[in-house]
Amino acid sequence: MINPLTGRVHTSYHQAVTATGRLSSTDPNLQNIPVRNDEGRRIRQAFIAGKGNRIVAADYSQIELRIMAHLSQDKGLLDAFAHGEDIHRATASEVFGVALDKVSGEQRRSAKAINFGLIYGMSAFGLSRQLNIGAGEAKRYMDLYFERYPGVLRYMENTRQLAASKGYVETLDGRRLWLPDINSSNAIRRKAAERAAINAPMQGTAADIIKRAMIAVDDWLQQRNDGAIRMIMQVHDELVFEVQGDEVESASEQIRALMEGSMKLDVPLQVEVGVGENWDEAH
DNA sequence: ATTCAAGGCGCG
DNA sequence: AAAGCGCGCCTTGAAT
Repeated sequence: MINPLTGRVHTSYHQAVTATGRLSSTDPNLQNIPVRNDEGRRIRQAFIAGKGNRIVAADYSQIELRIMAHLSQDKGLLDAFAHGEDIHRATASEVFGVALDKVSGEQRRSAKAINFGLIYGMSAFGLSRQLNIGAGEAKRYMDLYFERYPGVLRYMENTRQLAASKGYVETLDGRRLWLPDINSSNAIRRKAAERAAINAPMQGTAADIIKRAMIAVDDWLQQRNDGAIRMIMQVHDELVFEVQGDEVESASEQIRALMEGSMKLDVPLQVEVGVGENWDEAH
């Protein structure tokens, strides 16, 4: 798939494919390159910067949970992000009733599964399977969570209700996801539509935010007009750049500022920037 | 030779 | 009965 003119592999991004407003990537898909284990990371090491350049990877930290905090206005969640806490640790501390510095690895793992599950509209049954625990225990975790973060429970209920009455849900920038099954008499279809209704505002707003950032970055690079900094990939919550060696430091800070300032939420947006000879090292 | 669906698996 | 959102690519087996 190397282009003979450039000597490089070029993906195609599609702006009008996904239901939530994300981009998709094809021929090849560069949004599912392995990374979660050592063998995968060796593949990522094949994505290298040209001579004298570096790969700069900038990704949003916990962006969907931050959006959940903003949309739900849950006090505890807003506070945790305002104070820059490790969100999974903070959740574990609340749910399991232990001090922040007394959270065990197991407890943090469980809290992380709860946090991710919430974004996807997961049920207690799903959580029990994810964590390999009993149904009763999983239900207690969920109940405890919603007791500690009542704003999130309210938000979930509101979202279901709003989706049912209007037939769609919206992102912060107004992208609508229509949900024809939301009032289906078939409970399986209806539940699936409810999960999509809960997920779409968070996944979709994250897409709104990074698209705004990409436009801001592009404006900046157009003005520079020297080609020393190039935006070369997008992976949903991450932008990847190829940057001339002597520009890496200033570019990193400008990229961070543009991404973090892309949209003003009631929680700070946080961007982690890494630099390396290859895509793996840049993480 | 091409198309389609389903199952499996990679990523966020 | 199903049970966690959003994608794309590969293989398999069947149909065209």
